[in-house]
Amino acid sequence: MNERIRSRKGVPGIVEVAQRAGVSPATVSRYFNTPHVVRGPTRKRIEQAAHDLGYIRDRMAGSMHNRFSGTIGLIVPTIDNAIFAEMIEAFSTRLAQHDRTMLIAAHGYDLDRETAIVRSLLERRIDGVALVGFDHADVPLNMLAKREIPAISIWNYAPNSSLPCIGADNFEAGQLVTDHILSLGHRKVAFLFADTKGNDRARDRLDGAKSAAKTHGLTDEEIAVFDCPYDIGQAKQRVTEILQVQPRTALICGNDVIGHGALFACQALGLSVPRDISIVGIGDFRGSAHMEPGLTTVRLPARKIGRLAADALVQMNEMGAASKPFRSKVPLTFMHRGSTAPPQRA
Amino acid sequence: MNERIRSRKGVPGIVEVAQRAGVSPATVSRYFNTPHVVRGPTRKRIEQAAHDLGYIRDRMAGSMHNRFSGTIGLIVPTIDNAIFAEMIEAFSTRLAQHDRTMLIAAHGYDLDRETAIVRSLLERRIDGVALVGFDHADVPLNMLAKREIPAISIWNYAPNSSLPCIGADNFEAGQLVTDHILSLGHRKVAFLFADTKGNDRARDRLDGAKSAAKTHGLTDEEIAVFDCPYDIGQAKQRVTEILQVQPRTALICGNDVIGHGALFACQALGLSVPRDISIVGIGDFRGSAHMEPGLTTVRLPARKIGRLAADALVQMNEMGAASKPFRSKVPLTFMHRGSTAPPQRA
DNA sequence: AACAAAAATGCAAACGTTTTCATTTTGGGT
DNA sequence: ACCCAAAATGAAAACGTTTGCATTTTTGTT
Repeated sequence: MNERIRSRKGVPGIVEVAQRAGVSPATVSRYFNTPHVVRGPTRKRIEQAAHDLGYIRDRMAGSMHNRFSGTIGLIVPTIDNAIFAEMIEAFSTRLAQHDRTMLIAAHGYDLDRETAIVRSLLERRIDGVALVGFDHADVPLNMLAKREIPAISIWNYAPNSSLPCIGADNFEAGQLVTDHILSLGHRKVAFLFADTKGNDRARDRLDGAKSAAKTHGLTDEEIAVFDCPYDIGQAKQRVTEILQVQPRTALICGNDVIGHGALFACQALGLSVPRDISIVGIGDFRGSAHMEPGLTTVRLPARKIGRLAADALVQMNEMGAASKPFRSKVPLTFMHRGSTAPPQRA
Repeated sequence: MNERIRSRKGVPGIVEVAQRAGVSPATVSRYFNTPHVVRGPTRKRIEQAAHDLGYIRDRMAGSMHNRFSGTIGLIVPTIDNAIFAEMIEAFSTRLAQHDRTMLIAAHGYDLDRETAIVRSLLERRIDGVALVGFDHADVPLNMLAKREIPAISIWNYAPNSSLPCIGADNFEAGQLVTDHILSLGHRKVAFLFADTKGNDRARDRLDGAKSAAKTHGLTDEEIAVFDCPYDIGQAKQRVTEILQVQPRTALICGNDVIGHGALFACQALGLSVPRDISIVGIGDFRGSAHMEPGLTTVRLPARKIGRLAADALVQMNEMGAASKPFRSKVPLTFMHRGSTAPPQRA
């Protein structure tokens, strides 16, 4: 026997408030949605009644009508990641300022899970959704399009993206760090990048790095690219192996997590950074600035991306069909810190 | 254009599915909620129709009836924090396995914001909520209680908590690390803890540390406690100042973030860890194991807490009033790594 | 084959709001 | 005081689903 005695006993609804305030439910509804249309004295009475009763509106009931739930989705590869976490926090905080809440889910770099998540969010009637990166299956995109739910791609910038996007130019980030290292005179360089399959961030960065390397005249043989896990401990292990096979004077890391692992690996091997070996990362994760030595890297304005994404989705809601597609490129900042220096004269 | 479908924007509803399958909407509803009560052939037809139409159910409309939204809230001080992020990810993933989604919000250690968040989540009709720690205002707790929304406290364990709780014994964590340091023979110790106001985790840990120090016979003067920001960079700065005023042989840090900052500060000052100075943290954040040297700390099973919390809230939903209060203590593990050693003989 | 019990399905009334349209009230110009 | 437009409010019909109850179909037993 299911307990169906769940009827809102003692929990006041809009009609109880209306009754107590001596107005109609419609007016109470207006008080909450468009306060300026109810007269001062009436407003006061409703306010009082709602307060006395401890009324909390049911936005779900409301959203059956106006098609807006006040909830916006965010789908990330993983929450448990320093740099995404910063973006998520900023996104969420900004949404709260817009009187929206965030529904978030992680797919673990699995496109099928992403599809399932989109469906699940749609069942909850999200008003919009931000997806990380450009690699997505068609199915979820179609589901969103069919329902005209605003969707944007964040983290990456591309001038020809199909979805509106807010993000950084990862190609440029790869170029920036590579150019820095090669300009210092390094030639024995290892490129350490996360698996580029299903991860367009890593792919673009690597492409940028290769491009810069070519510009500096490195031969294909000299461009030594290694797959590297996205995890400090595993990266440390991997870097240790790589350096034992063949020494290098510089490590170009696809992101700061790998950079941290690389730095610790070098320290464990007794190498002095940057005297014996230089290291660069990409991202400027929390902590990168304060390590010893500080990690030279490219700052990705994660919080800014989060804020902009929240603003954009809210605005797309408010403008409806009138909103125009857009592509925003957030600026990258090169952060020169202690982990890089010219190679020692042999 | 779309005359046949009389629903908003050509998006099919349950009645369109019913029509196409040649059954009543009620049956379609049952197909989704209690599939076993619809006959095989009928089930097939509905499945087909739903698939053809690309139907996605509207759980909000449904939740007006059965009082369950399938959404569960999580309120944290901040998302952007290595150890919370792990817990959040586990919580969210586990909820997804239960066919629920997570609504998350951060209050930034501000109880008023927490109150506002609880209200906002209640407006979205969450089925339950997990709050971090025991320090909460009465108002939000009452709002939850009045509506009989399951609420649990996570992260901390206390044998006499008012809310059901799932967490670790922070007092014990403080004891553990302090006992370790003092057992090694250190006497010139600094205790570095986050602001204990509105943060019962930090408070309990500090109390545990003090208790252990007393047991080891440290005088009140020897128990040098310093407030320390919860941020690697600021902690590094603070530790640098503290050590310049008076040298120490060991630093007991209220959490790993402070521990990281302390380690980097020591390295910047040219101190060798653990030869010149020992450092312990609490938490075992991602990365702590792989730094050079590895940070001795106490592992807090963040993911486990997240999983257990998700399970508990779902179960409280399913059992309704029949669910009994509980208090779960998750085990702490002391992780002895490279950052601690006996003090050098003077 | 007949019948009752059980299972499946349909009908229509909710659920708690919002919104359209109609009605009342207000305020300012004579 | 009167009138009219404008502003405020009310009445009732949605919104898309679930569910209690009624009805039909199936199943099992003789």
